[in-house]
Amino acid sequence: MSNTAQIIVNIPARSLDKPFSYNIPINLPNIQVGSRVLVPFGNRKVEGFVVGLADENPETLKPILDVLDDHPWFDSNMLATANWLSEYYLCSLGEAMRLFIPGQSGIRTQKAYQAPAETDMKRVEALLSCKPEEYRTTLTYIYERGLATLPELTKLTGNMGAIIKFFLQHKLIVHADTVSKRGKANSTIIIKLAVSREVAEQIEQTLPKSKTAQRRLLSALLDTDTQELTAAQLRSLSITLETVKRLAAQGLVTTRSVPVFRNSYAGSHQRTTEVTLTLEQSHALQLITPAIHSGIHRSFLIHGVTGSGKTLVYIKAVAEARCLDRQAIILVPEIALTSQIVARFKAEFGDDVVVMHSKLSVGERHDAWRRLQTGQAGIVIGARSALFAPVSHLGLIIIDEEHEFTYKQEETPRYHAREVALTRARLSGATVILGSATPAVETYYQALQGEHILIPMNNRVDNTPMPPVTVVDMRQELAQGRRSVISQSLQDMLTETLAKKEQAVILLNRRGYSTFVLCRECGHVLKCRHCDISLVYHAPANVLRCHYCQERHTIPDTCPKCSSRYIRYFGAGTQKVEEALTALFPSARIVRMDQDTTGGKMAHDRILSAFAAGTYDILLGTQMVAKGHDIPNVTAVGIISADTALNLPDFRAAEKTFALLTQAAGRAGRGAKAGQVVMQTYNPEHYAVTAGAAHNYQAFYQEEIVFRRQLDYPPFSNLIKITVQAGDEITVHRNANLLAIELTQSLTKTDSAIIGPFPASVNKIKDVFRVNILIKTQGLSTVTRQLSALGMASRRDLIVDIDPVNVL
DNA sequence: AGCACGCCGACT
DNA sequence: GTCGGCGTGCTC
Repeated sequence: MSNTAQIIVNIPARSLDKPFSYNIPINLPNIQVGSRVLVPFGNRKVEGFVVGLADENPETLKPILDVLDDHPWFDSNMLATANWLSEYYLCSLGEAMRLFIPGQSGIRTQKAYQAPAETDMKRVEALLSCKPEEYRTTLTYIYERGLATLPELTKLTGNMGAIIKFFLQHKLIVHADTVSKRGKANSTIIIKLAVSREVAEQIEQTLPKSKTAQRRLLSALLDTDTQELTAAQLRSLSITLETVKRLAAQGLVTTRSVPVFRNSYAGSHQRTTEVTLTLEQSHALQLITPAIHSGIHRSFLIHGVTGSGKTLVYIKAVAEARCLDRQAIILVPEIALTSQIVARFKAEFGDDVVVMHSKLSVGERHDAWRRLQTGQAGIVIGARSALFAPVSHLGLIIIDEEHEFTYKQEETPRYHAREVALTRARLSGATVILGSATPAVETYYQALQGEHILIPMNNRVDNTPMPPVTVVDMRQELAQGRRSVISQSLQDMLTETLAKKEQAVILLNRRGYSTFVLCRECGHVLKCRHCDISLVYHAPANVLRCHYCQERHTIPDTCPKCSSRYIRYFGAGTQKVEEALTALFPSARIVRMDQDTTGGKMAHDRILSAFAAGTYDILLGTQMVAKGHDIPNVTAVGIISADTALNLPDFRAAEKTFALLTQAAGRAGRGAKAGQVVMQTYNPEHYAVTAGAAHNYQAFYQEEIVFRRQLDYPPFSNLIKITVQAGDEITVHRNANLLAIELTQSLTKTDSAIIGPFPASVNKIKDVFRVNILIKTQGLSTVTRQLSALGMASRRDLIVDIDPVNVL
């Protein structure tokens, strides 16, 4: 038997990123690796995670105070995943483990104080004699109560800081934090009728009309065979425990608490309505099903066009996993924009599904986690955080729209859900399904390399064709003297659509409204000679600058390609487009949707449902109008400037553009009526635009992969972004330069290139200046280990981002 | 992260 | 002469 435990304390500080040893007292049974415990730490009490057991000399160690859960919270797969995550993404083990628990901590502590073991009253008097009266009142209060919490004391005499400090210093009191466990609801309640049916019926009749909830509860109880109702049934009847209490007070019902049983799903059957699978769907399942049954980790990439029926494949795969009594995690990019898929899973699997919103309260999160942990539910759908659900028999992870950038967490730990999913699944022998109409270039490359099994789904379920796309060359428009942001073709399409009483969606990628410089005559965009990346206009200095290599260029008067003088900073904001539309179609009902008009998620939903209900004719907005919804009456999609994202100084610009165009085009003609799409662009011959217009992923990929290979961008390398932060501009640049030198020296043997330092695109946030350094490497694990050894992970003025999604 | 200990300026 | 600033260092 081991007598000591290695424990990671749950305190978010890099300097605590090492295990501490504690004595396991004999009265605390069942402390295992993975247990959450309460330990004394300094003069505080904190939550700790047991990561190892050993035999040491327990004499010198403090003892574990308590165990927080009945069973260890972390199983070996979760622990291994956390370990991997902390090494790969260079965060502390504690930070990685914290991802797996609901909320920040499993305990709530309150500062409290008590008398020390021995008190010398003479000394106390001497010390108090020269102090104000509050000192005496406070100390008396603590001594009389035996223990007093800080809020109590504050109420007594106001701000306590100085007094407490004085007492502590002179050892008149000692720390004695009080601790309460969170979410210890490991049982559920059963309500039973306490009187005979006849009596109950009679009472139900005679209850006053006003007590509707009580009547409903009684009649629901009478409707059952056993005269019992569960808490879940109560919830579905929307009867609160308050009502139950009232009836219980009258002696009509009794309640009892029963422990929650594991695997309540086992044996019950999913209600899959018999649907005929398409050939592609059943082919996909023929590949996936054996993998799920084998219990050997495999990963699949379903490359399926919009409307090819990926969701049904997901549902069938989840059903397979559930039949084997293994759990499934389904990740969606943003729960608010994907309510359709959630609804389908709910309809299919009912209470076996747990939905994780980002806005769940800590308590609700706890409940959701607990339902999974106890086996009351076996399916979790949610954003990336659902990946850390405490399920012990993981069988399947699905990542829908795997190319979405929301899968990357933009604060520490900066993990990518796809990578973590693959790792957790590998460690658990689970299957992974990645799904997308426009897979990330990296993912598709991996699939072609055989790392994932590629499953193409090229046909729509209903065999409707993809909408035809008209590409409008805005240079031609200008040549013909048309200066409006709305091209002739777009205007014609809208006229036609409005005449037919159908609806249109207009997408404007707002992020492009500034910065880059473009020739309106030939479409040429000024680029850096060394980086093949668009130059960015910097207003204060009035220069063009490359964000990758820092080179400065003066602004030419004429286009270097065609010598035209129509060289401009390009941009058309949403408002400008709205004005133009109103001028062209005065009677059309137009609604604008962007970050400015949607205050919160509700506004977003409200606008969309109003539009779906036909309250508006034209929906104009940023990227969010391109996602998720499926409105049959939308037959026209217009894209104002298909190429704005192309000109961002980002090596993923083409990929982002292509995905957005494909997604937007997919909005048209989802119902019985045929759709059409107009894409306006200054780069009609760019492969991201032509491939997007042709709905042709292959064409895009073939071009893009060549570019990536030439410049050694991912998937042919890994990137690491290090952001240097400082309060003033001089320091930040000095530190960044020093760091760059240090990196150059220490990474010479690792096949890495160092790019920068260059100012971050947002170079000052909340008065902190930011400068980036990029490392492009072929030996990621060696480099991360070195960075770790150099102490980069614990420096507070640095942010280390492995595989950054945003390199600017 | 907290909270101690510890070494230098403005006040009774 | 003290109170109190927040700079380093430690927490099993």
